[in-house]
Amino acid sequence: MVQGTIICTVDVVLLCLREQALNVALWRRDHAPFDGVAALPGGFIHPEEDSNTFDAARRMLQEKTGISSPYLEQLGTFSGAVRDPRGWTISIAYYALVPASLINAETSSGLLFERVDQLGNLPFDHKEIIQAAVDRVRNKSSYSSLPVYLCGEQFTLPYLQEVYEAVLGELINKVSFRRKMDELDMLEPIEGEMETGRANRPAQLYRLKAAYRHRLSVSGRAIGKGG
Amino acid sequence: MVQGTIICTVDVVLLCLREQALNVALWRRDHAPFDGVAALPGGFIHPEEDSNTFDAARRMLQEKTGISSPYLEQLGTFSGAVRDPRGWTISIAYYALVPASLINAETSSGLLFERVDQLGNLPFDHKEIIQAAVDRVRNKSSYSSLPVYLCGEQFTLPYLQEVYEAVLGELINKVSFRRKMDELDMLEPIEGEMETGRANRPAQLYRLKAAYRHRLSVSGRAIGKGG
DNA sequence: CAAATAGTGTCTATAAGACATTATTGG
DNA sequence: CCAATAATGTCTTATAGACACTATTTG
Repeated sequence: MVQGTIICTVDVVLLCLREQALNVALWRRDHAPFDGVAALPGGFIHPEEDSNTFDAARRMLQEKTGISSPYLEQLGTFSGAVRDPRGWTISIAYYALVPASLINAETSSGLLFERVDQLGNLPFDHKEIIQAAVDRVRNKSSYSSLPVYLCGEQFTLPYLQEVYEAVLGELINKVSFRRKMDELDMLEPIEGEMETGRANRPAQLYRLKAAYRHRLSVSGRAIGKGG
Repeated sequence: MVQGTIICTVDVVLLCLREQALNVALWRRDHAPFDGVAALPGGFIHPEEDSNTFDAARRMLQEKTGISSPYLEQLGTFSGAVRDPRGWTISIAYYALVPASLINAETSSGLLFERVDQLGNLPFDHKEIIQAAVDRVRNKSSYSSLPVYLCGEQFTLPYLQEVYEAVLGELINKVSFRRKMDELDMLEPIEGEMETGRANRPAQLYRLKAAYRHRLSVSGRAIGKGG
């Protein structure tokens, strides 16, 4: 049985928080089609080099952003005859979450950041892919610890709450939020480490417990609404 | 840029309920590799025929089971150098939910059904794919109307509750369940149609409201536990 | 009328949200 | 001491679950 030509690519939706808003990293394409146009970082799968598509996504991210071990998860596969002028293509999309602090001038050279709620036009079906990633992150954030991957290693609870609020797009009740974080049982206070310097009571710094560095903590109920 | 050979396939996890247990449809392979072995129905994408992988999955299901418009959703993509003896492959997996009543002798000729909690060994990574589908269905069922796609057009609330219980693997509180179904606001009683014949009060027959025939109704909170 | 199960009312337990209070800093 | 906000206590409200009762059928 012979198979017609199918082009297999991997695209990565790299999300981070900038000024309290979800941003996606775009990369200016350096070849046709859409040469010079900003689009999702991505490229062909290299069967000799990549042991699977997850590996390919990791390599893509490393090559184009310099970031080496972010939270990375498969989003879904986008396919068909019309999404790419080159023909029948498959793009296996992944999404990555990284702390903004991790994106320094060096690693981000050549990257553009755009707020996901203010996207211009993008080539291929990249807008749709980004929307799917944002929907996924919103949804997962509402019942898990996913947003901690947008924070650095250390963070205060008030800051983490701001991150949740930015991702979910709604205010959260402080008491409920802290109860939830307590239930999820994934954070530990860093003994004696406080965030000082402002004219108020200093905030305790927390970090992820070791067991959760590379996985999520999931809540049975939603992480709620209400200021 | 040249791409090494990647084989692109689609596999379908067809799930239905038999004797109160989730079953998966397997199909005896008629060519190498694993000729004659029971595996997930699937096959190559036909770029000339399929406009995208969803289309390919629909075709696969039609060809191998005769079923034409089930609930069908992309599950994820399984890939790599070692999952298939033919080489570096990609399988875009879909899962389908169908009422057992829809699988008659004619359509199911050549299909085998196995309980998903009593699976034998399967070729490729098909066991892993089925497990991912079951996990997805369990998870989605806990906060949506997904299990109605395992029922026929008409069903009683006690029967629907049994379906939820079979999928979730736990008993559900009757009052809470009925409250939830009421909230989801996706069912309508069929005027004057009751399920009779047993030595007890007859049960009202319901159907999906037209607006929900092809999409889910989603609850903010979980559909709960407790007998 | 007995057995069976559908369907509903209602009390209790649990979880979420509102609001207020105390704690601790810089200026 | 004042302003700011972290952290926590506590009351109210919303939702889920337990349990019991009524309704309607067959035999």
